[in-house]
Amino acid sequence: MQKVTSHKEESPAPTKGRIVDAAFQTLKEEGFAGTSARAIARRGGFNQALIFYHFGTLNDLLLATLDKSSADRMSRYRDSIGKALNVDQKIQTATRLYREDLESGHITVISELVAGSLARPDLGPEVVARMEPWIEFAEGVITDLLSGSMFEGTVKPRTLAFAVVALYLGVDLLSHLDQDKSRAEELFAMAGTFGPLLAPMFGKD
Amino acid sequence: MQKVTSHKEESPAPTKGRIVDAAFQTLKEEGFAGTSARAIARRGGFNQALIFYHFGTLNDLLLATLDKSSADRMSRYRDSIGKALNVDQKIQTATRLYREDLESGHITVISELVAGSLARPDLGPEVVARMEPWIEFAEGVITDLLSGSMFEGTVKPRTLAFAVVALYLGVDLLSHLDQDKSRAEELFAMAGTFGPLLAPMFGKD
Amino acid sequence: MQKVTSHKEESPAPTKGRIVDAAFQTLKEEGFAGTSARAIARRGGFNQALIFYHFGTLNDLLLATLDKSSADRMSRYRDSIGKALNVDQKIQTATRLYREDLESGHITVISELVAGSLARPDLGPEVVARMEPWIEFAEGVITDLLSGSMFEGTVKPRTLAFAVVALYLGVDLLSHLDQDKSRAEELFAMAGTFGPLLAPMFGKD
Amino acid sequence: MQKVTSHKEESPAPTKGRIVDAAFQTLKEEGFAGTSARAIARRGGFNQALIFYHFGTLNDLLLATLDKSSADRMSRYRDSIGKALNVDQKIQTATRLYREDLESGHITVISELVAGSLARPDLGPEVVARMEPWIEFAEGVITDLLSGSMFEGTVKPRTLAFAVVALYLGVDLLSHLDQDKSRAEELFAMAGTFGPLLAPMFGKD
DNA sequence: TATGAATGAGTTTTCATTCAT
DNA sequence: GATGAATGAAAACTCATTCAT
Repeated sequence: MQKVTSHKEESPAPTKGRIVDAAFQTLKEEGFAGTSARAIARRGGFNQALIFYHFGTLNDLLLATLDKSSADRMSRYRDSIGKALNVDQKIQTATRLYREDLESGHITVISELVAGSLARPDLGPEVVARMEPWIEFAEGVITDLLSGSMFEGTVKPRTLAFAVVALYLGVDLLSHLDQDKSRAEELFAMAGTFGPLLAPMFGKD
Repeated sequence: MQKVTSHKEESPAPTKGRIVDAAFQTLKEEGFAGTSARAIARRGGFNQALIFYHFGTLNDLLLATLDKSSADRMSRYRDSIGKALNVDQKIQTATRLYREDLESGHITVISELVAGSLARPDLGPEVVARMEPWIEFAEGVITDLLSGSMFEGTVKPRTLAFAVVALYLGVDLLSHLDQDKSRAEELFAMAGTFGPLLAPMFGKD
Repeated sequence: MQKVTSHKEESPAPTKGRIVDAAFQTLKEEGFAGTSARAIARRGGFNQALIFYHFGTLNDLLLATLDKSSADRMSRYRDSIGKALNVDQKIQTATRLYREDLESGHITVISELVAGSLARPDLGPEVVARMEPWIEFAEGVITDLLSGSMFEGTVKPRTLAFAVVALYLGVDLLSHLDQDKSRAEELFAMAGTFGPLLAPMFGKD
Repeated sequence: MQKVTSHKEESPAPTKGRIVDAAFQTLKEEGFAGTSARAIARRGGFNQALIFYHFGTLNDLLLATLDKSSADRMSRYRDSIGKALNVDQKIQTATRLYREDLESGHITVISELVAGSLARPDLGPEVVARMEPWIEFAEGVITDLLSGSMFEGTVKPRTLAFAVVALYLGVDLLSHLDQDKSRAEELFAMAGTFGPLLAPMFGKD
């Protein structure tokens, strides 16, 4: 029988997780530049040094945070997009997921990390490596969508996938920068009106 | 006879220019995080304090650098895109300009600044304001392209312009991050194959 | 048997104390303007950053130093003045205490801080707040002295207390400035000759 | 016949005077710490370097400012106090002069300089030397007042003069620090009530 | 006389990280 | 596992002063 863990006594807090959570919240609310060891520790209510004890390096904690966020989102995306059958539905789903991410902070965090690591020769390559699964995921969706359509052959799914991820990122960046979500919303709305138009070209449904 | 060229115009603020150049080079080669007052001064071979004498604030120097880079590129873009008559040609021109920018470092610098200022509440709004002209420029090109086409009415030029700039930025970011230009190249190549396909839809030429 | 003294009380914040002591010595020997974080750290033989670790701000360290000095002196003053029964004795006691303070540096430090914070909008109000207890203390002594005397009613103790503290401060300042204690000494000596003269007017003794 | 000097053409501004005025205003309005070469130059609308051209050192300008302020006040004090015939009138006059000084900023400036130079080994002795005339002036007034009174012999005029100047300074400092003039006012008011009481002891009038 | 440009040394403060306990 | 203390390096920025013109 599974024990009902009482927080204070039996499991003295799954600390690594608590630290990652604190890092996530700090990235979300204070931005990359505001995410110092001290700031994370303050938010999480633990000692600075714990970060280094558990993760060795602040960079490593940030990457672990990105990993967790990415894994969480990825499973959600896989589930939802799998159920969308045609271009139209996929656009609708993407819009919905984007809104969810904005709400939960996942998109904020990923933007902060991608942008922030631009400057850091030690972080950059690691962060970009963690973008790869997303490009692959998009590639899968696109390949699926294109198979049998008039575009098969003309369009390289991998390249288009790269563009889609880049577009997501760019939109995040700009929306974030001027704290105006409306332009992103309009973009999705416009894409929505294209869905029905494009659907026949893909010959699905 | 008195010389016509006044002192002011002959040597257009020699030092301010030198400082901006040093900042540009530092952003290009050491990234946003590496662009400290010290680093700029070291690269330019002048005293740190000179930056503050001339620009008051490091932020102001960075913005001046962005302004100059942006102005340079904008005039180049206006000239070239104006001469491209149809979608196909415009895509070709965009590709060429993108390659030029990559070479000269303009794109690196703008990416660094956009990404870097995400974290800086004092820099962010200023940087985003400096992106606006680019969105407007793209809007103009798109409006022009769409007028009379089958898409007029369906597509809001401003929204698409926003997407185009976001895509540019996202592509820059990712290319920069993993120091691999090939994916961007492929993207332009793919767009190039679309050009002739799309041209008839726009009914120009 | 378990030791009674807890860890906390046995060594009363060893480092914080060391830092305050170093600040005190620096104020005493290098003056307000010479009391930079670097100077304090050099004198105390510890790292600059330690100041900020423990006190957050240089101002806060200076105020802590003033607090400690003030508390030390105040208890000494309360004890001694309480034992002096009439005007004459109180003047004698004040003279002795003044000499002690001059020796120990307390007066130097308080002068430096009061004078130095004139210029600092962030320090000034805090320092003045710390002068208030001294005015109140003087007020108490004066009220006591005046009760039943011919001056009761004519003299407002609080106002005279303000004058006494101001005089102390002014004397400190001037003595400090030209590094000549003799004038202050003469002042006390003169006050000493007044003591017996005044005593009857107060009807004590 | 005296030429009516037109500012711009004939006398290109009595610059030393303008600089001293600017320094005075800066001391008055921004305090000692805010009185940097830059601040003075900004306020006066001239170039920083002019200060060093004319005065060699910022310290020297500050001392010149103190000299001018002191000379101005001294002549006013000599005139007015000379006309006051007895203790009572002298106290009244002192009160009036103190109010004038507070208004004009002379007292602010002298306080700032005395307090500020505490910390500066290069300024301190010079400033204190400039206080000497005031002590001498007070000494003269007191000697005059005491001659023939019951206190002659008991009180050393020089010592009392020192105390009076110190008191003035201390009152300024404290009033300045907590931006509350009322306590100084009360002190003068109290002194005023003493005037008539003391007058007979001095046997003048 | 006057000035714009330039500089070296200084300031407070923050950072990631280490270490002894 | 966990923590409080400590540190060296770096950050942006200011200062009085000098100098060539």
